[in-house]
Amino acid sequence: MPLPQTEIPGRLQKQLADRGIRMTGPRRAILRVIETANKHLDASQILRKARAVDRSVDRSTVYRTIGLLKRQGLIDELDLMHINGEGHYYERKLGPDHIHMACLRCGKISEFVSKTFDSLKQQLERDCRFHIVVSRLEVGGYCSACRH
Amino acid sequence: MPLPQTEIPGRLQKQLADRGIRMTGPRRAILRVIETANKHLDASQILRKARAVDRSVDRSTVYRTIGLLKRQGLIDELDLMHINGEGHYYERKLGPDHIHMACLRCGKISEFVSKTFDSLKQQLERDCRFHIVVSRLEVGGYCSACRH
DNA sequence: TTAAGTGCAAATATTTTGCTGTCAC
DNA sequence: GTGACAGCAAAATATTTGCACTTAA
Repeated sequence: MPLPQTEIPGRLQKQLADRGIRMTGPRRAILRVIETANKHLDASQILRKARAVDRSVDRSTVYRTIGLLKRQGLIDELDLMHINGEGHYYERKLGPDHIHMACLRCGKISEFVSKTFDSLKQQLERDCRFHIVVSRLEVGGYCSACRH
Repeated sequence: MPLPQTEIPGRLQKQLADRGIRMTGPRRAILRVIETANKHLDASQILRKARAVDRSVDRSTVYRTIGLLKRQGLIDELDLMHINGEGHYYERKLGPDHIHMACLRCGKISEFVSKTFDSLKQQLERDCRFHIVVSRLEVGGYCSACRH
């Protein structure tokens, strides 16, 4: 399990400011939602929560902000094995990279941190002379409670 | 690089027959396309190629057949880091699991087989008491020709 | 001031579904 | 014969874009 990260509120906002990126009301609302989320959210969920803060936030602004954060390398995009529909989920990039496990029966998502994962990426970079910018390892299967 | 797999033509069709799954003209065309593909194809590409064989094949049949093959564990679904749009790509499940690398500059997709990947999955199954059915490791970055 | 960001509406892309007729076994 | 599969059309879902107005720096 990844260690809970002690997060400074508004850090995401600061990271963008440090890069000279303009801050606006809708953007602030969306960043706050992503920052305080305790689970992986999709675009519609981010929209709904952001609207609870700033009523005027539009769906397209959510997508544009997600795009910005992806380009800046501040969030990761996940499929979670498409356990619910074809959309994507997002999470702050915090702490060590981790593996996402999706239970095909109960739908639970869990996370796993492993040094072997880091070694594997290093090995790939070396053996393939490939510079990794972003990586995603997802597995689908049966969790301890659901497996037979 | 994964070793090229010597493939018996019609093997996919046989695998379905062995499971008592009905064979039809459109299905045969789609299976053949997937089987003989030399690169990862998305649903639209599969449709176009299948239509070259059997003019009447419908897009929904392509999606239904992809769904069937996924449920049967005979193909893997890939995002290839969404280097082109939001769709999915498909490939025969053949030989050892491999990692997909997508170059963010030239778009080249390459593959990497590693024993470390297998160890990582074994470790996850043991440590998390999770039974893996399907896994997907994709990385985005810069290939040897494009990195600076 | 002005380049960047926004909401709104519409377009595009991707996948799924209902239905009715057909076909494999 | 019958349940599985097909094409077709339409719907559902997910994301992007053009445009005119607004705003942060």
